[in-house]
Order: sequence, then structure tokens, then C-alpha cells
Amino acid sequence: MARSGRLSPSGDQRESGRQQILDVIRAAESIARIDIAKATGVSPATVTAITAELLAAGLIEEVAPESSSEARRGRPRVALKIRGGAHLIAGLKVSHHVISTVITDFVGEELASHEMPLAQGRMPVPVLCSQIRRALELTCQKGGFTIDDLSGVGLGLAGMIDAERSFIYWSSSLEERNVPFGEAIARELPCPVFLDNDANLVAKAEHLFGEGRTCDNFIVITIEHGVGMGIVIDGKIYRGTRGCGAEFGHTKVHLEGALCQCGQRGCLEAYVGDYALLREANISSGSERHRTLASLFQAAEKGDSMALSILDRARRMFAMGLANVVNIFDPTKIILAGARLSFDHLYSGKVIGEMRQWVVQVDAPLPEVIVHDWGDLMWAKGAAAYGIEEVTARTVKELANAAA
Amino acid sequence: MARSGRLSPSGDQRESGRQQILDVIRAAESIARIDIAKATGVSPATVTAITAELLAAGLIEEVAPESSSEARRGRPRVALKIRGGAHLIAGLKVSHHVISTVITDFVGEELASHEMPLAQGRMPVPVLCSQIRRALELTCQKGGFTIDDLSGVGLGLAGMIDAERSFIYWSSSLEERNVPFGEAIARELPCPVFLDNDANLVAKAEHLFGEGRTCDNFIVITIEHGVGMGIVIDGKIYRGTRGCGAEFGHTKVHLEGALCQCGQRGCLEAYVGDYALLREANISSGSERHRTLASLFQAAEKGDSMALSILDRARRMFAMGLANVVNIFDPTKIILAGARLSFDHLYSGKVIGEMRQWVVQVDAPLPEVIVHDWGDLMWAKGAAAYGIEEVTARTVKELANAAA
DNA sequence: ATGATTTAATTTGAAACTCAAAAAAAATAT
DNA sequence: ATATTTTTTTTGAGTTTCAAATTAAATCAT
Repeated sequence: MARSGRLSPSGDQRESGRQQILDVIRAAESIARIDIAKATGVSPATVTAITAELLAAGLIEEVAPESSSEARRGRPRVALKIRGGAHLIAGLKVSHHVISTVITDFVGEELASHEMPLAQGRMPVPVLCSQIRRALELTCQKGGFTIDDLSGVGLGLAGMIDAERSFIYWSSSLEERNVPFGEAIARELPCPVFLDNDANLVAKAEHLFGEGRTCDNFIVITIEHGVGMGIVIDGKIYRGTRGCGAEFGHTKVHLEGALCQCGQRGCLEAYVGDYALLREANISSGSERHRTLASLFQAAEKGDSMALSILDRARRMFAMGLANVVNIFDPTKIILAGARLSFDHLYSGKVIGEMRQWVVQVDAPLPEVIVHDWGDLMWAKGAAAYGIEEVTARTVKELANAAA
Repeated sequence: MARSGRLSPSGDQRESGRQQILDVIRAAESIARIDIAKATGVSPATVTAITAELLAAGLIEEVAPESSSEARRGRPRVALKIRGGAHLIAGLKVSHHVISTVITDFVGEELASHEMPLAQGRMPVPVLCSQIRRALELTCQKGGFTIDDLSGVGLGLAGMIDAERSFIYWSSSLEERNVPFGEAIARELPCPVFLDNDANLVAKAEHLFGEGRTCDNFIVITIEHGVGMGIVIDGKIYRGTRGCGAEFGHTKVHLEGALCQCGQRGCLEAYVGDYALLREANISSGSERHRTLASLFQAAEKGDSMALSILDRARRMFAMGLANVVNIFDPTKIILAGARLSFDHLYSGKVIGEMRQWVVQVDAPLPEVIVHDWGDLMWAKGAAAYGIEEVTARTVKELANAAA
């Protein structure tokens, strides 16, 4: 019997109401009580009661009335917004050769950021922990805070991670496997750390701040070294039971296909990942060698048929993978998120067009495909978004306990 | 802002509690109040209050105490169960050449069943509607009821169906496309009809009565003419936004692959569906012709290398598709449901073993793979399960309104 | 047997919550 | 100034839930 959940939690039953209203305020950026009531279906009386609590707790604040523009009749509405100063949150993304960090206020406004190079891509747990602490310290310094000012830290790594248990089955940044990393990093830092797969964090960021603000069912695809996917269903990240679902990149697209870095054959990643493209280019193009993707792209632009063929196959494989996602999830939106769109060859209209052909055809509009360029800090901002969400949930819980 | 839902619906706030307790009772088949309290986290006091209501409404009943076995100290617990007599439900599955019908009580106990041959596989809406009514009448007759005794009818068809709107984008049983079938069939029958894709119905049946009773996150794969999938997440069928997700059979597993009946290339179904196997057998084996799968299997058993190769590829493709499902959903269970396991070549240990190799490897136990042989009435029973669930929900709502 | 003990179910009374309706607040329109 | 409009707050009633007390119904111990 996996069913659970009490009708009303001990002490205080308002927790869900508080969370819901806080979510609405965050999604709207700024919204009057009357509109919260309309948006949630909660009565204005209750909205007043709950927002009064949130105000008292310092989580939200009233927005100074804009006397400007067309003034309406009647008592003017007072907009509410999240109080940026309520909490300081950090987001970190551990990549192969760098730790990117961003510090935001509770609204999500960026206050400081930093990139700290890493000497080695793969390291033991204690080393990574201290590197993370160091990255945090440097970023805090830049912004004029200390680590102790932080209310929470979101942390993203590439790999197979069970976020619920803060457990890392495997990560490309760690030498060890099966590490209860949450405990390790908790000892190093004075505030709670929220750990997740990097693609899930981007999905979180899209939901809180990005293209996913207006919908509760969407898929985020990310490309970095590998191919990642974040699944949002009913406003929640879907992680699978062991926490290792959404492995889009290791979805098999070819029987006995190309060798993937994961050791298996036929993974999507083995056709569209950067290392896969370069490998193929260097095997097949004979004389001419490509060290970087840029050089491969150049060759393709010059009309090099080998390069063209390699990129073309990658595109088609990617389109096929996307089509499968639509065929399985039928989401409202697919968001192709990129850090600097170095992969715009995959995020092109051509690919999306091809995907449309491969999707099961019904007489209803296809899911919207959106390309979202986040800029360099995408991953770190995603981690911060996760941190903000988790800190919000914790604060709401504390409020409930305090009330009891 | 897709978020919504009032904190407490008008009139009566107990709806969710009633539904939850009813679900627990159904899942347990028979359970004492004290255990309901433990399972749900609701206090015993409230359980008493709610079950008293449900008893009064005739939805549940007390089980006569079993004086047998090891008697415990203390006041004996009185088990509660769903009252079978509360409602009569019918489930129908429209296949190519037959409509299978089953009538069950509110517990799900089969009371009557019937198979009605269809002259043609594909027909206009009004014809199908009257055939459905006829099938229902015949089955009712068999059981000694009339159609007016039914509280609800679950109806399963192969095709692309938006269950929420009771809208059929396309079905192999209908000549027309884009039909608001719910309205059409509602005019024909005196009770509500609940329409869905057949694979979703099987998933529903697994959840209410089958291997999915003990878990809330699982995937059901069905093979009939095509390949179907039902996704259960958090105890609910996941249908996608347009209602046409979970198209596992039309997932692409090969670039420029075999032609599928849907008109596209590379669909899984085009490698493992019965028509696909026969087509290939008859193209490639030259002289020897296979009219049925049985003949193809026989040939394989005799060592016919062509037949072996065809079946082998089907198995491997299917294993690859299953692996992709695990890689994406990481479910607790995968249930391979069959009507009579005519497809046991696909539901074999060999396939499951191969799947395991293709799944992303982590040091955690793989999802359980269960083969479930339902017998002939699988599809119809699935439809009945859906009917039962929907009628339950409606009755609970009516109770709430009555209380207000 | 009979009372003690144990466990389940029910009753009771208090606390919390939500909402409709009324009241208050704060603006514009006339 | 006064009326009107709209938002927000207050008030009071009605539900709902739960902890604690009570009742019910069995076994255990003597």
C-alpha cells in the first residue's frame, strides 16, 4: 500500500494553503490578494489570513502602489510579491573543469556569480566537498556575504542521482560510486544542501522562472557533454522510483549501434553528443582531423560531405529521440534549453520539422517546441531554483510547526 | 497559471477523505477501521465518521467476523469491504472482429460475459453505437439484468483517444476521424459511459485488481494487434495533455526502418506486431508462406533459420523498447499483460534478460518485470475496472453534494 | 465464573479552518 | 460633499479533524 498522506497534518492544517499561495505569488511575480483568490479558488477572507501570516513571517511583502497609469475606481489593489531579502540561496553546478556558482535572493535575482576552475574532472568525495565549499566561499566574498548567510544551497551534478536520498549512484565528477553525498556535503556546510541531477535542475528553473512558468506538464531537454532530460508532471519533477529515470541520452535508438561512453551501444548520446561527433569525424574523415566541434562545423559549412553527413545523422537521430518523447509524454511543451546554444545545430527548425514528421499524427496541435537560451549560468541558476523551492517548502513547514 | 483547486470545495470538504478511504478498502479487499487509520494517517475518530457515512450510503459493508483461526485478545476488529451489490458495471472492448463484454458487481466480481462477433472491423459511428448497445443487451440478458440496471459502462477501443473529453481522434474500429464519441454513445445508453484507449484500461485493471494493487508507479505493456502502453504515476493514469501519449508502439526504434501500419517508418510495432512478423515472413521466406503466427512459430521450432531470424529481431527490438521505458520512467514495476499469452515469445526470460543489459546500469535493483496472463477477458475486465473507478468517483461526489 | 487486561470502535469536546456576509478602507465619479 | 465602486479585513457560523475519554467485546488469569 503505497498510498499515504493524512487529511490534515498534525498541528497545523494550513501548510498546503500557504505553499499554494506562495507558489502563485512567485509565478505571478506580483499579484493582488483578490487575484490570488481568483487564481486559487480560495476565498478572499482566507487569502487575507494566509498572506497576513506570510507577511508577518517576512516571506512576502507589499508592493508600493504604482500611482501611475490609468487609475481604476474603488479601493486600489495592493500587490504582493516574494520578499527578496527573505533568504539568500546559492546554486552550484559541478562540470568537468569548472564549478559555476550563483547566489540569488529569494526572488531569484542574481546577486553574485563565480566560475572556479577545477584541476581534475574526477575526484574523491572529500576533495569535491572542499572544492564546493571553496567555490561557495569565493562567490560569497564577491557578493559581500559569508557562507553562514545562506539559507540553502542547490547542487547539480551530471550523473545518476537519487535526489530524495541525496545519493549519488554515479557521477562523472566522482571517483567513487554509490555515495551518500548529501551527508558528506552536509558536514562541510552550515546550511541544507539540495542535490539533484543537473537536467532536473534546469527543469526546475524553467518551471519557476522560465518557459515553464505557465504550464505544469512539460519536458526539458538539455545538451552539455551528454544529453539530459527533465520531466515535469503536474508541476513536479518526475524522477522515477530509484531516482534514475529520465535518461533520455541513454535511450536506445539503434540495435547494435554506436558505442556510448556508458559502455552500451545504440544510445542517443552516442550519436549526438559532442564526443560522439568528434570521434566519428576523426575515424571517418581520414586525413583531416577535428579537435573541436567548431572545426567540424566549419568543415560542414565549407561543404565537406563527410562532416555534413555526420551532422545530418546526429540531427536525424536527435529528431527521432524528440519524437519518441512526444509519442510517450504528449507534453504541453518541449523546452530545448541551452547554456549558450553551442548546439544550435540540434536546436534548429530543421530538426523540429523532422521531429514533427515522426510524431504520431492526430488532428490536434502538436506540442510547442521552444528553444531557450539561458546563457552561461543556466546550470547554476537551475541549482539555485531548486534551492529556492526547497527552502520555501522548509520555511512553510516551519511556519506550520510554529503555529502549532 | 495552470495551478488551481480550492482548499475546500463548496458544500462538503470530505470528498477527498471519502475517496481515499474507499480506495484503501478496495485495494485491501477487506480491512478493519483501525488499519484504515494506520494506512491513511487519518485518525480513528474520522475513519469511524467517514465509514459510517459510506455504510449508510450502501457503498461498503461490514464483513461477518471470522471466528476461525488464532483469535487475538481485545475487541475483535470488524473488517469492511466494498459492497458488491452497490452498483452493476459493464466493461466493453471493441476489437476488430468481436465486442467482448463483461458485467461485474461493484467489487469487480464477474457476473456475466459475452463475445459478440462483428461483421466488419471498421464502421460508421452510429453502427458501432448500436452494436455496442446490442452487445450490452446480450450480456445483460445472459446475467439476468437489463441495461437500466447498470450504473456505468467502461469502453475500450484501440486508437488515439482523449479520455477526458471522450473524444476519438482515430480508432481502428471507426470509419470517421475526430469523433466526439462520448456524446454519440451517451444518446444510446441510459447510464454514463467512460471511454479510453484499451491499454490504459488494462493499466487501470492492474491497479485496481491486479499486479499494480500494491504500487502506485508502474508501466503496463500490452500486445494485441499492436503494442500498447499504460503509464501509472502516483496512482493515476498518465495520458498526456492531448490524451494521446503513451504511444509505445509508435516509438521509433530505427532510422528509416520498417514501414508501420500508421504510415511511418521505424515504429516498434512495425517490428514486433503480428502483421509485421507475417509480412516479413512472407516477403523473405520465398516459397513457404505463413498465414498465421502459429505457422511461423512452428517453422522456427523446426529450425527454419528465416523464421528464427525474424522472431529474434522482434525480440531484440522489443527488449530495446522495454529498456527505453525503464531508462525514461524508472518504474517500480513493468507489467507485461497478455490476453492469452499468444505473445509469450516476446514475454520471455530471454527478452527480459536482454532488456536488463540495455538498461542504464546503477547499483540498485532493477524494476521488477512481471508477466500477467489475464485470460481472454483481459480487455473487457480492464474496461470494467475503469467503469468501477469512475462510478465510485461520481458516487462520492454525489454523497458530498447530498451532505451539503 | 469473574474480574483484569487488551484491543477496537465510538463518543465527546476543543481547536482550527474556511467561507459568506457584513463592515471598513480607499480610491474615483458626479 | 456625496455616491459609487472595488479591494481588503473582520465577524460569526458551520465543518472538519483530532486527542482523549468512553464504551464494546474479546481473551487471560485465577
